[in-house]
Amino acid sequence: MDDELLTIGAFAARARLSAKALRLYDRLGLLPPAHVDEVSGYRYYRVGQVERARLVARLRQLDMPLARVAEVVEAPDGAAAADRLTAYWADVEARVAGQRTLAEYLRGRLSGRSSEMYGKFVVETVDVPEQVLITETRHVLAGELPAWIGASLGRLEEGARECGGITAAPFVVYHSDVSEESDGPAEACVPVADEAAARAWVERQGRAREMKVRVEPAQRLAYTRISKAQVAHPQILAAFEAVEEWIPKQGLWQAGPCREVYFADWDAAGAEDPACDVAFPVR
Amino acid sequence: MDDELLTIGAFAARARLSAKALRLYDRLGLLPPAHVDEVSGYRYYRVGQVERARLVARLRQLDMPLARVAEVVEAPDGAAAADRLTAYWADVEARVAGQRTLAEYLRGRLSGRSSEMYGKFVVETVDVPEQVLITETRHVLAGELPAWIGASLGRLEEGARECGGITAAPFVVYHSDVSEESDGPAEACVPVADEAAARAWVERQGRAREMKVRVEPAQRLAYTRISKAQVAHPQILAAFEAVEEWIPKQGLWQAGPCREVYFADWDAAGAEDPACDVAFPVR
DNA sequence: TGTTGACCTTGCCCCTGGGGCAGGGCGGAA
DNA sequence: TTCCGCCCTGCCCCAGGGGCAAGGTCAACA
Repeated sequence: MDDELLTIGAFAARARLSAKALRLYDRLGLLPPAHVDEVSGYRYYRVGQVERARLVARLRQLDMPLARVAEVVEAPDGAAAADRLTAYWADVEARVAGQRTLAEYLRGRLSGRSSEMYGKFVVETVDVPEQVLITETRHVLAGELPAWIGASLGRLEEGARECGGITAAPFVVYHSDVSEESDGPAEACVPVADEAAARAWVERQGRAREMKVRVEPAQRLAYTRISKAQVAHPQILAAFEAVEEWIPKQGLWQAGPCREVYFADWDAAGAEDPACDVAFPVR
Repeated sequence: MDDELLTIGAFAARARLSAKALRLYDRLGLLPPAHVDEVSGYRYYRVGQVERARLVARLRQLDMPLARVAEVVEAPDGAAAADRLTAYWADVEARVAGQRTLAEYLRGRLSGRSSEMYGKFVVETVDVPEQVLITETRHVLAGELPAWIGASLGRLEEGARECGGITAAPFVVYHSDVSEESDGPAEACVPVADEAAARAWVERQGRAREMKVRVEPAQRLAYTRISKAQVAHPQILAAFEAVEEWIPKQGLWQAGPCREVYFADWDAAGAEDPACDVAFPVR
């Protein structure tokens, strides 16, 4: 009898959920009781609702947020539900893969084996003159970072043609850490020749929150050059660390947020070709 | 100059943490500032503290709880810190491995391919007479479950010798779901002959919170028999589902929480030998 | 010597996914 | 009828911060 009614406690035992969780799911509309007594407020569930409740419980075991659980259990059919589950799990695997790489890197570094593991980085300095930049800033997660960098620099490089052309290598500034969840703001920058034209172009884009024109003062950068293959975790982390360790040894100090300068034609570069400078402003 | 002092904002930028996070870590004693102005309350950090802060940030990227972060950063040396990180990451991988299995199972079930994937289960009923049980109840996570079952049943079976001996197969009752985080209480049970002796024995154990004597009334069980190899995810989940689907088709209903009955000598059994009944009380 | 603006402080409420408890209402059995 | 076991709502708690408000500080510029 699928229409037999169960109290919340009986239903909770059958679904292997807590009564508290069931009340929450009711409030969120995820698993409303079949009947609610208007006088007492008692919730009554149909036996047939156990299946859905069990599915919710299983999905929660995967740490799936309730919003995504709702997407799965409200999918039009099993295939759509399976697709959404698959998509969620792919997200999880991607996140864990990134964390796994970071954990391995950190383990090596804590054990004091960093320099042997990732080779030596040659750090040098270069003086950069004042630059007019058109920039695009966004909060972006590590997973989307490569795609965003490509798209954003593409947009800016196209726009640069109307701003007197590109005068130096494009770069990306990391104003905070970009990790799997805490998305530090990243800023894609393209140096251009004509500041007035740049301001006009940015104005025309109508995305004042994201796009800006900025004048970067002349500064000295400490950098190390890495290959296209090294622009990936954890090798690039080692490059950042190498520069950061080098700076105080030279009696310098960091004067700004780190950046990656893409001086090469990315698509044309081979895996072992130099493609990127990992740099810090110093003084 | 490692003893140069930075304000919280400058330090936050260097460490790539938020000022808010730094205040929290200060309050928790995880990353106290080198100096706090007694008048203004301003926090000042030494440049040399950046390294520790960066490590904290990296560990947080692994979703490591701050308590475990503290264990790592306060380890006596790098090797100990690396060990703690390794232990944490092993926990994560174990949890994710279990979730991965569950996700695959659910994906198959949502796609409607459950029965083909895991074969058929033959479900039958059996009438069980009233039993006196000595039991041990604990909240236990899925990862520790096999070890706990072995240890607990071992303790109870030994105790059963002083309670008139074991009168039927030991079993484990799941009063709620046992998953990676939400540890439903599980109850290991051994049927014994002598109730009075059992009460005395349990008394002597002095663990009244965990150990109890309970009389299980006569009842009918619906069960399916599985091999030792099937006592693992996701096969055992399919077995539970098979019994749960079978029950209403017979006009019966579940009358209690599910259980696993271990009727065989676990160590002596081969992987394909029948080893366990997956059972539900029914009426 | 101000003033201004950037920066810092604490404190409060917000999020998720519930756990735990208090105080009070229901419901069935003795 | 009374009792015990459920059930209700509402409130505070957890991690790990984000965001904002009100107000105190500090350094640079006029």
